[in-house]
Amino acid sequence: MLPLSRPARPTPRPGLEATETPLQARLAELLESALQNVRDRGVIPADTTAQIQVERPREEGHGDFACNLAMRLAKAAGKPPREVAEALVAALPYAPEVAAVEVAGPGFINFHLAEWVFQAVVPEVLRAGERFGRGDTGAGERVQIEFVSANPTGPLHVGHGRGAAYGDALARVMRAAGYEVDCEYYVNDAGRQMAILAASVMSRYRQQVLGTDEAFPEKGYQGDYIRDIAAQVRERFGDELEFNPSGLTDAEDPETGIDFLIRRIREQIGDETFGDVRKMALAHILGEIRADLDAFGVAFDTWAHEQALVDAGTVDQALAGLRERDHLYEANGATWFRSSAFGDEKDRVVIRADGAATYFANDIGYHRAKFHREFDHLIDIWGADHHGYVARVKGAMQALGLDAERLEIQLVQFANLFRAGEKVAMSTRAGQYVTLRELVDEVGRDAARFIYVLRRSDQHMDFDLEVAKQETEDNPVYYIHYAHVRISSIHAKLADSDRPEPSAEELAGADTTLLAEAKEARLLRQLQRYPETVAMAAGGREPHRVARYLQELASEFHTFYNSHRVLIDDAELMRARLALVEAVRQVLANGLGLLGVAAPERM
RNA sequence: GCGCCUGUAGCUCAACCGGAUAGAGCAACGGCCUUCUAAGCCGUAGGUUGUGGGUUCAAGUCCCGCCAGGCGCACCA
Repeated sequence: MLPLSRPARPTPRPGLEATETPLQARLAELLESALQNVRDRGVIPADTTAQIQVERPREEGHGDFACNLAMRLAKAAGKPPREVAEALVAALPYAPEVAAVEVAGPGFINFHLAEWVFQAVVPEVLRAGERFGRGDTGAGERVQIEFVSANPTGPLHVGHGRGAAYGDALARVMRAAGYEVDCEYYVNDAGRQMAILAASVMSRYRQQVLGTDEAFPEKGYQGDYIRDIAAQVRERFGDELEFNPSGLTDAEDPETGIDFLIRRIREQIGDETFGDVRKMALAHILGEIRADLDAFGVAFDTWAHEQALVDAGTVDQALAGLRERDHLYEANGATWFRSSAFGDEKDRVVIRADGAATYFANDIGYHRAKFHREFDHLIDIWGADHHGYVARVKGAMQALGLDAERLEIQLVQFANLFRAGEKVAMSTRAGQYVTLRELVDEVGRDAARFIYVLRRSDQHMDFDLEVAKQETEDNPVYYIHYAHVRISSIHAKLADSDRPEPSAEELAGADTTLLAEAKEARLLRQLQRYPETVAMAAGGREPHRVARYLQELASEFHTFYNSHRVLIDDAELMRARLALVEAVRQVLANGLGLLGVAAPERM
């Protein structure tokens, strides 16, 4: 049996399939037809088949597209690859887009397309405007992306910045590719760490009230923001809240020491007041986090609170679901989830011997709830240190009878932070970190975001603060901005002259076949690749592709700009070039927008 | 010890999920401003893709071993 249609491309993971552009699909059709023809004529055996894959050659001289079909067929066909290639080329149907086809190297079939294919992109960009690059590969799939979700125990630091930049850019890129995206921040506001936070605040409070500098709990949060919150507590409650931390065994045992302190404080100021302090601390820190994210250009659609989920019984329901399906058991006084039956390396505790639900239990509840919301697909963006967590969360979903494939977890590797070549240790608890706010203030939002998103998220990254700050003037994003600025400058110059500025309609109608210079051809080709870049970035969850693309587009523009003038006497050619650079400006703006980076104001 | 991730130019990183001669930026060196911003362009130099095998027409990419680094192996969150 001969397959009538091309085999589908492999899809190792859902949502990550390679994208095929209309041009590639068109060429694949031609090749398919040639293959059929060659088989029918008995040039190669009738049952010979291979996957047709049309790709972009790395080398410019190898044409616009290339296909390795002949090499894949060679063995089964019993003929040398070049011979198969020649036969295929001879059998290719006519297509107006194709200017030339050649057999090259070991048996590649190289396609050179007609220039008009690329020249036509300019009016397309100008007509589509900010919509250029949007696609429908996402097919309206409803996706939730959960990211940052930093514990509300302190300000966001530069480590969170990477996740924020990645998640937000991914959301924008996926929206552009036709996904319906909802961004969520999961607030871990339940559990012991919030008590530690409140206790830290009360310790500062006591220091402030007494004016002493008595011992601060070793395990407490030591950042200056704790003092601010303490001052707020003092404002609200006055100096009346008394407690005596004496007996604190911090020095001997910091862990039990902090728990002892928490108990002490609760007993002495009362659970209700303690809860109020906790809430004040949470509200203050969350407010800061929101403000920092806002300054960073990152917005969330939804803020999910762990405590609210717990209160709503979400966790209990999830555990009941697991128990019903017999995936829980008791041992050593604790309740365990048999995650080892679902690919995890060992079973995990969900209810501790002291009766408290573990963080994992809450996460099961949270994820189960997410599965029952309106999304087709869930993406969690986690720090790489959580990789050991993937198997158990997915396992829990599977155990609940849910399709774990719907949950995709993207791990973002750590950004190692350096200051002048020396690694900076970071600890929220010890108050040693460089905040995201600091980074934004010193490097600038746009530069910071661009640097983050220029790297693949699953790659380790070294971020040297001094270099980033020093390079502010020399930053990759300025290179792109500069292209934008130069284009604006051309318009300004034109406006100053006695030549009339063409209307948008006139630009869109310009005769782009006049753009025949080699550097114009390269620039046109780069413009043409934008939509597929967006599609690939979305499908592969790789927004860095857009950043790289913009660098290349800017580079092609600068090269063009240095060789050819736009404002020239030849009115027709000038109009075509104005249309070209305007298209470049548009695509730069669109691409930067997908990364959450502002384009310079249009002049 | 076990598991996951990663080793690409001096540095920071790409390389379209197996293709043809591995590319950019920074740093170095040499050129280009009376003409739309030199925040730019052009050129030179820089590599046994950690290492040793394997798979095949073809390997930075897939498989195995080794070396090195990061992270994880809680009744923490």
